[in-house]
Amino acid sequence: MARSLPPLNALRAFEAAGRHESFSRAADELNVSHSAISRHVRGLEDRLSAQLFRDLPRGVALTQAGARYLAAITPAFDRIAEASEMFTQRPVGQVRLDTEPLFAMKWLIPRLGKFYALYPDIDLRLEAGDGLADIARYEADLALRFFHAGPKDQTAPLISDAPIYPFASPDLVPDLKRGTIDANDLLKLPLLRDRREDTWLMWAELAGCAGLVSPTPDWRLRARLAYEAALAGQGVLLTSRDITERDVAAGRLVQCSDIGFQMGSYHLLAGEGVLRRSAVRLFRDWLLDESASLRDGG
Amino acid sequence: MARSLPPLNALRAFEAAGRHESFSRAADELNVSHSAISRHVRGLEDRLSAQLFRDLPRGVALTQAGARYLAAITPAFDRIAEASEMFTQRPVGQVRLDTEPLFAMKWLIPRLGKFYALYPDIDLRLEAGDGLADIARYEADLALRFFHAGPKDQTAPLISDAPIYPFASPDLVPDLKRGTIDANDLLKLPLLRDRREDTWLMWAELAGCAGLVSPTPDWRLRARLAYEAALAGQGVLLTSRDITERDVAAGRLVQCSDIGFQMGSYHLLAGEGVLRRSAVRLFRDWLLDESASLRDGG
DNA sequence: CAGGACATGTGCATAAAAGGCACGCTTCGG
DNA sequence: CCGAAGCGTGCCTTTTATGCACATGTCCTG
Repeated sequence: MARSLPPLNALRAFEAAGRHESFSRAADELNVSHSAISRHVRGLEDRLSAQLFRDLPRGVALTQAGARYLAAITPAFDRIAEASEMFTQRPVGQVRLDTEPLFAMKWLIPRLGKFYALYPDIDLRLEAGDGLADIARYEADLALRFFHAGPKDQTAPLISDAPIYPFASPDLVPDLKRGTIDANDLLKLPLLRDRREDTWLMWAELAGCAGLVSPTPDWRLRARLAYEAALAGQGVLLTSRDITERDVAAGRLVQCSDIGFQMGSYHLLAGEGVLRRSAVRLFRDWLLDESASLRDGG
Repeated sequence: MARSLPPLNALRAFEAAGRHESFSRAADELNVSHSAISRHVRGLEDRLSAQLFRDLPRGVALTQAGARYLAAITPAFDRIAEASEMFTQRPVGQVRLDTEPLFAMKWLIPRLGKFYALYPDIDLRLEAGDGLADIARYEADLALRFFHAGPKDQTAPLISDAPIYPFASPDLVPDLKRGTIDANDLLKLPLLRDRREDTWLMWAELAGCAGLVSPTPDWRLRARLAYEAALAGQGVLLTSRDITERDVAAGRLVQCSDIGFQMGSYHLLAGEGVLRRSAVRLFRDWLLDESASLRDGG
């Protein structure tokens, strides 16, 4: 781009001086002395090689060029000021978010403290039961949902790619260092299943061990139960890193293999028109920022 | 107005950094070190109490808030840059100005040196003959004309109110100090007339000496001849200060009385559409600035 | 896997910009 | 004629801005 901008502080001085057609009043507005304004204006005039003010018997007046310039500069500063106000207001409002229990428990809730600290006056209501709210019926403002093939609403922003990897309690694989366990050995362990499809079959295929998946634990567990089972050392679970993040950090789980794949993604759905409410928009923005590392591999 | 603007230099740093999503490239663009950008951005974030960038494994990325802010700030800077370019170009072009000979000779021409110095590439063609050009016929771009009752074109800007006062050679009134001569005595001197109406009758009425105007010199002179006659000490001339300015300063004329009145004004006429040409606009602006003191009493 | 290029944060010292103050000048109003 | 309003300017101080060198962490390459 390589724009060439005049000295911006001088420009601000000029703008105030031009608006008032008075250096003294501009000085008052900017809380500086009139000499500061005088110098800035003179410096700007030198820099632009143009006369912006002319002397009156008493005071100053804009030249034609100065008036033209001012007419362009003032709206620019107005816009900057307006945009900057965005950060000064303390936003208030209610946001109703619906999400899946495991993701809420393991990823979202540990982060909500930061959100409350940032916007203490926003009343966030989190719904994380088993029955998902219907956004179209105004049961929630936003909904964080997992989709196997992308959301119908193409505008719903991606939150997480959620690639899944095998995780297990270190008790189950005591001698494991990350990535050292062979896929064939891994598949001999009890395999926990938390989702509707048999993700272990896909994993085995990816690992080059198709057909080896032992059919033994065919009881399927709902996600939270499967997760608890994995924590308790009862088997290996295929799930995403964002979910396990904290349990891995705390040593309660270890990732058993670098082989993983993406079987869907989390997206954020928004109800009709709710993004017009600044509280909702701020939460959405915050969530997108907070989850950014789940997307671009941070 | 009392706007509250963030530190503008920091804002410029943020804007460049945001545009590149890279502090280093922003530093290159602004010809500073990356640490300068880093500090500015951090300072701005502190000031706004908002996070504008987030860290990537390698580099930085805008947050949602940062992206929103950038989207507002960039056009503002663009506008400033665009407006500032107005001063950097060296304007080229032709301007044809038609004006009355006496005004051209006595007021305009002595000032044209400044205009040439400012815009050496503008080819100003001055027409100051007795036959006035017809702007509607594209005989000139601009015309500086005297109107007794204001121009028909209401948009033609006022150049000078041109109030007229009595002037004479110091030879004619050797003992005069400005304003000390009595109106009755003045009216006994030879009275030169340069305009179509008998302005001396109006002056005498204003001075409270109605009826005293000696009818003697009833030969009327054209403006330039009358002026020459006044310089030669052959009589008292009613004319405007802008015309006499330099002859007064040089001691060739003195103002004989503070009694004066306005009998018309100079306006600047512009041909159809010629103001779209920047050279014409610049000359017009320059003329308005240069003549400003003829209007607001500087 | 070692080494180097990239990209940013930070302490420290310095250069540059901004600002204040006091004084001078001119005009205007009483 | 004096004082206040407005602006310009020299001189000095304070605040900003910046550069440099180094540290950290990542990514790429051979």
